[in-house]
Amino acid sequence: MRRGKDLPIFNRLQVLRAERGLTRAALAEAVEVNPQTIGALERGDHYPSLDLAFRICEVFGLPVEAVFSRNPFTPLSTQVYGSRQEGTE
Amino acid sequence: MRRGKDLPIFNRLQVLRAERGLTRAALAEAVEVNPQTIGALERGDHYPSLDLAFRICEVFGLPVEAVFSRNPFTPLSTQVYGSRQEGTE
DNA sequence: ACGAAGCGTTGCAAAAACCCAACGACACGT
DNA sequence: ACGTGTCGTTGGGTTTTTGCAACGCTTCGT
Repeated sequence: MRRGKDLPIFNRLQVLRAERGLTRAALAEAVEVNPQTIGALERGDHYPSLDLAFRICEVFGLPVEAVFSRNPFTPLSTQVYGSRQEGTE
Repeated sequence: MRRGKDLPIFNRLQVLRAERGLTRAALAEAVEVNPQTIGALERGDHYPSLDLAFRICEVFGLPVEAVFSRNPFTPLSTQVYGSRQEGTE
């Protein structure tokens, strides 16, 4: 978390894991790290290495930008179905 | 370079820098690291943090996968103009 | 010939990421 | 009530990335 304190990095790990019914331990095993490391990433304790980020993205079959991003993620749900407020109809 | 020794990560830093006429020091300043760090990345001494990778990609205006990849990059030149051998015409 | 600029590389110190063991909290099934 | 599983978190250690200073090499301009 070096100079990224002015520009943090967000991630969708928790959501993606929930979507696929993956437990922390399961994801940890899939990317060959400890479950605590997954926990630390989810709660933002620190950032992953590029190596680990790639392994994680490979598990989910997603590009890096879909899992990690500089600006906070909008919920996938509203992104797919739209927000109730947007039309104000 | 932890577990990535079986699956290394390649990067196009040198080429991208040359394309835009950026010196090591210039790129280093743009992403706020030391020039030696750029050198270490280019020669594969170690991998960048995700934070640094993002800053680099921002400078080039490219997605992460365009700068860092798990399989070696084909030269941009042949990728754009094609290889002489392919037709064998 | 000289200096400046860029590259390539080394060695050591600091910071960040990661490992590992352990504990408590909560939900669930029996 | 008890065990199991998942989560959340902590503390102390190892590994990797980064910072920093320094040196040698080449090219270019003067």
